[in-house]
Amino acid sequence: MKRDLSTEEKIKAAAKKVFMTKGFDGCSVRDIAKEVGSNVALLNYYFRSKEKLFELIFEGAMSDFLQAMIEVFSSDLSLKEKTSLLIEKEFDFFMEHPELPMFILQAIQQNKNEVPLAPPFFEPIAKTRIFQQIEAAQAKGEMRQISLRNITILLMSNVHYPFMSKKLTQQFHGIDEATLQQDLLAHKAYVKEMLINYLFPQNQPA
Amino acid sequence: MKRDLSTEEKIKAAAKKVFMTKGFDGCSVRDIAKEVGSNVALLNYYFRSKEKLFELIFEGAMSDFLQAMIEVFSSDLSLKEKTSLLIEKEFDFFMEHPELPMFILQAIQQNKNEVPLAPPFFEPIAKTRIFQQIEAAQAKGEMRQISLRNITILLMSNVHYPFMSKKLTQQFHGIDEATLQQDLLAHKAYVKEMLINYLFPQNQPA
DNA sequence: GCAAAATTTAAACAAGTGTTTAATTTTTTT
DNA sequence: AAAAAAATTAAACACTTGTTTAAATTTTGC
Repeated sequence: MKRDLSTEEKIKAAAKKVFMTKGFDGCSVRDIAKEVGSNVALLNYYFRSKEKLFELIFEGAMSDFLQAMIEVFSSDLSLKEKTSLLIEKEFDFFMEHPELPMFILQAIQQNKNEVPLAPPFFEPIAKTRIFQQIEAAQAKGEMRQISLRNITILLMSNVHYPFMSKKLTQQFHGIDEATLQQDLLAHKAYVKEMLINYLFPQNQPA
Repeated sequence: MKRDLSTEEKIKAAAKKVFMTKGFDGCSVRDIAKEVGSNVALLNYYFRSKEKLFELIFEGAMSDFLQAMIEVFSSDLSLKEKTSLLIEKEFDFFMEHPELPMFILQAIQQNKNEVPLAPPFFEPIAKTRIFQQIEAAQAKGEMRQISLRNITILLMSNVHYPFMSKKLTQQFHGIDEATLQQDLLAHKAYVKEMLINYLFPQNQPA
């Protein structure tokens, strides 16, 4: 019968920690077991294989990764407000989970099997009808005529990359974690201003 | 005595290819040997260890990674022109080597030893005196008052990320390589316009 | 052409990999 | 408290890992 859930959860937490920092290829199941403080066989007892365990962790991470988008896009706000709120929320979230963007992109890029993961993960976003809202705003001339895909690239670049490049930035400029933290907060403000100015130009020539 | 160089070069080429696509942890020395079409022992004969070989490949990649910056910053152009040219050059380069940004950032992030690689790699950039040029432009009011570090983050985000997120973008929007290629070209133009408008505002209130 | 040097190979090494088996301990049910 | 079920462990499995050794081959210098 079902017993204390905490062992299964402890393994998931340990796996998340280890996978996030070392990557799938960079760690062994014994690394995870050591983090749990238990035997290796226990991982397979609960999760069948290293691969299955990773998939589980990845799916959870992907869900976190997209959560802010779904929340903001589902809200009842103007596009300009949504843009601002999205940048705000994603930044605050990734400040707490800076390893997430690299983990997700790395996992997708190295995805051994060519199975696309689109439908299950991205449907919730499509359901918010954000794309329709953008098309409507562009038709009314309230928003610059840029393809949905290019808007996505612009947003994600400025929100994800700064966290993926933390170590590079630190070494490049020779700064410590606290200083970088301040730079990231400043970056958030700049990106908000820059993107909103660019996507929603005010003084259009008549 | 020294003989045909091509074996050593063949190994380097194979190692570059394999490391770039699978990462240090994601491949074995036998993968590389197979790519070369030779014995495993040959890798250690020429390069002592997998780690040494990787460091060599990494340094070459890092050099490529920074090359455009050094070229553009060394040129005799205005800051606005340099910004435009840098975006142009980096985009064209990464169009040909899209795996490079992910490889570099991944390697730095997972860097086992905590040895900072700053001086050898970043000195050439400092020597271009680009930072002094920026400070001068800001003093004259020609450029927005943003820290050097934040300018760097803004630029790199918009130039590196689109290539790091290629697979994610493709799966997110369900598009093929050719379509993404077009999006990247469009992105280049948007980024140039957006960043120059933002960094060099024209209609400053008096 | 011959000896020395450099290159390449096959094979082995110990250690580490993910997974499975069977036994042991703990918990649950009756 | 006894029996059944679940959880945990130690040990072994077959295989892969990076590296080394020693032998074989090829190239070089004379």
